[in-house]
Amino acid sequence: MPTIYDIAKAAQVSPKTVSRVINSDAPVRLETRQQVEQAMNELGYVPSKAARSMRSNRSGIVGLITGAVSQSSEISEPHGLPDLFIVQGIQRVLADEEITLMIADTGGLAKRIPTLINTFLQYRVEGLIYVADRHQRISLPPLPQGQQMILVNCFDDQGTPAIVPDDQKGQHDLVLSLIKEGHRRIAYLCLHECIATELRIAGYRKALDTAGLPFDLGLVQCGDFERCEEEPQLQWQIIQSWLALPDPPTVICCGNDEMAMRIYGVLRTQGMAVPEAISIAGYDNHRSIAETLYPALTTMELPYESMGVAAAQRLVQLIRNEPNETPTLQRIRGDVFWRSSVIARP
Amino acid sequence: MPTIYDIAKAAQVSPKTVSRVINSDAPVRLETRQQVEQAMNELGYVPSKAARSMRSNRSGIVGLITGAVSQSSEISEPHGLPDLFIVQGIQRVLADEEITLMIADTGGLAKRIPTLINTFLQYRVEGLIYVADRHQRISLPPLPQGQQMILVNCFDDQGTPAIVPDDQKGQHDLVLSLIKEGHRRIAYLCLHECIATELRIAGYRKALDTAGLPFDLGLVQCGDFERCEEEPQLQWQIIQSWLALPDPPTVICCGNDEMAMRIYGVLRTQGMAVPEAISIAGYDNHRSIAETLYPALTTMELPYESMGVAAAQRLVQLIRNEPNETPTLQRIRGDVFWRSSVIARP
DNA sequence: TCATCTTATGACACCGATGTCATGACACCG
DNA sequence: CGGTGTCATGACATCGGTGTCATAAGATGA
Repeated sequence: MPTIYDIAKAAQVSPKTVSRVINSDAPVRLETRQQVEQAMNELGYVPSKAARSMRSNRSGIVGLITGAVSQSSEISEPHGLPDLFIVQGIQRVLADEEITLMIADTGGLAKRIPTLINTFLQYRVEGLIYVADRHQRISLPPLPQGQQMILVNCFDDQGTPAIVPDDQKGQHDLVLSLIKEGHRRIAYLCLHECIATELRIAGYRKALDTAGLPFDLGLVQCGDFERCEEEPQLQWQIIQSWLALPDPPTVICCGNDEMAMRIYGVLRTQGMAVPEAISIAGYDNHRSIAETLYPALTTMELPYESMGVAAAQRLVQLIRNEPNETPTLQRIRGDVFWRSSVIARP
Repeated sequence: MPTIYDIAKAAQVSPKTVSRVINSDAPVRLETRQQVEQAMNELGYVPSKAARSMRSNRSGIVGLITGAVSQSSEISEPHGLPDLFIVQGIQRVLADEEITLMIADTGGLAKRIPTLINTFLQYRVEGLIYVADRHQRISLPPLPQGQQMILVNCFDDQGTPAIVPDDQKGQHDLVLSLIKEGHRRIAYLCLHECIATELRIAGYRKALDTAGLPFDLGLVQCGDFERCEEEPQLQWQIIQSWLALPDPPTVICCGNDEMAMRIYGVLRTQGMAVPEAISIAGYDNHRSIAETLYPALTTMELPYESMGVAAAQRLVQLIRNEPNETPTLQRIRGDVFWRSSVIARP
């Protein structure tokens, strides 16, 4: 692979002049420039980032650590919406800034994180992004002084800038939409206990409050049985108990779209039509489920792509040392996706 | 960030000795080594890959180009199993080889490919991997002499090493399993015309041949209506026409798991139970669908992770200049995942 | 007309590692 | 005791660019 010295020789100029043509950081005579450009084309010159970054102290690389990429075989725990969309959003922003993204994967093992960070530091990344597979509190090893980092889908106690989904507002908005469509009795079949569940129940409650509807503790149940054999039966028991109430729910909010999908199966096995007999709403807007289900699923978006965009923008700000007044914990809102699994009630 | 010179000064040795401690490529007196190691720990030394790769001409980086990462919002075309698993497989192998993976994304725009390749060349990647989002023939711009590349989920006419799924064998094995379970009339609701469909129909046919069953052209229909409004009705029409036959099918193979999922909905809407009234099989083993559907879906695995592993292993061989006798086009086989959507027939 | 400024270019050192070669201190052997 | 080999270490050049400074040619102004 040719170097600027080869180009310089071919164009009969000094290496520094070639450098000036490449960077256009100083005036070069038109004729000289053309000679150099011709030489570069003929020899197929490609500048070396390694050499460049060594001198200029700017690698143009941002490192991303995620456990998302390999959850499949090693870790049996099924995952919701591929956090991949977060990476997409990040990628899009960074590409515009001419920053290259290096992605490393914990393979589900937290103990690999220090090694991965070290690898990134060897490349002198200008920033680090840690993406968690679900909304959680985390704790990462300390970084060298001055090393920028952003957390996505998680947060820590050290005040590291973090981007998380606004779960409370999300469930709140979804429930409020249901209420606007005439639903008064809204059941919530939530996920196991976790930060998202806590926030969403709070949002569910607040929406009822706002609308002046009573909160009925019985209508909130955990419907997540970790895919054990009896899950469908257990879920059906819960639903049956609701239907047996004097004032049964007209819609069931599910903890996520996967659960909604399973509830479709359970209800149909029992001869109940969605949405005619009962409406169903999900959470996540996991498109390959929500759009493919029949009927298509009404759901609240988990704004992964926007979170990625926000994270990358914030990191770029930090790298450029631009002032920003964003709070440490930045909550990102999603939209309700209204599809045919919910019908209006008079 | 400290350099070997800082370490050398602190440990009162020469920079070269520090280098020797880091690389352990020459004997160093125990006492000296300890001094150096202590200095490295105290100062928090992290070697610079840029400097190292410049001198040694080995970047330790492999570049990966994919259109997979951002198909969501810009491109409306729905996609099957996230090709992400290919990336996982690659990542796993490369991590073991201490190679760092750089991932770039076309965002669905092929015209971005030359720019992305150029960026990778600037980092002097030791190899390139191109991952397509579906099995297809492609054509990429020429690379500099000696630049290694592997194609995954696609192939070209220039004899570039390529890793593809063995679609023919896959459908063949799936159909043969169904036959073993007593099914004699097997319908195939395939995807739109494409390489995978062609190969799979061939595999379907061959399996019938092997079992001595007749091939009935009427039992093969395209069930892919690009998610238009009337898709469910159109699919139901096809199924109805099959059921009206004097010898109706006992199982329907679907072009992929998403289609199977929609067929579940269609059948149930029409009051037909899966698998009691009719069995259903998918393709892809798109786990978040196949395992979550109720009943769980029998399907043929699209061996994306294995393909990734194979691709990375082959690339490492090429980089190391190891001899290999693999054919240019390497077909990877998947397994049948037997779940409850298919029942045995007497 | 000469001092001053601008334009276009080159010489040289440097970024942070490693490869090559040289050197001094011993140990070993005949 | 002198020649040879191994061990431990350092001096120096080098990878491919860029930053700093110098310099020559031509333009400008008093």
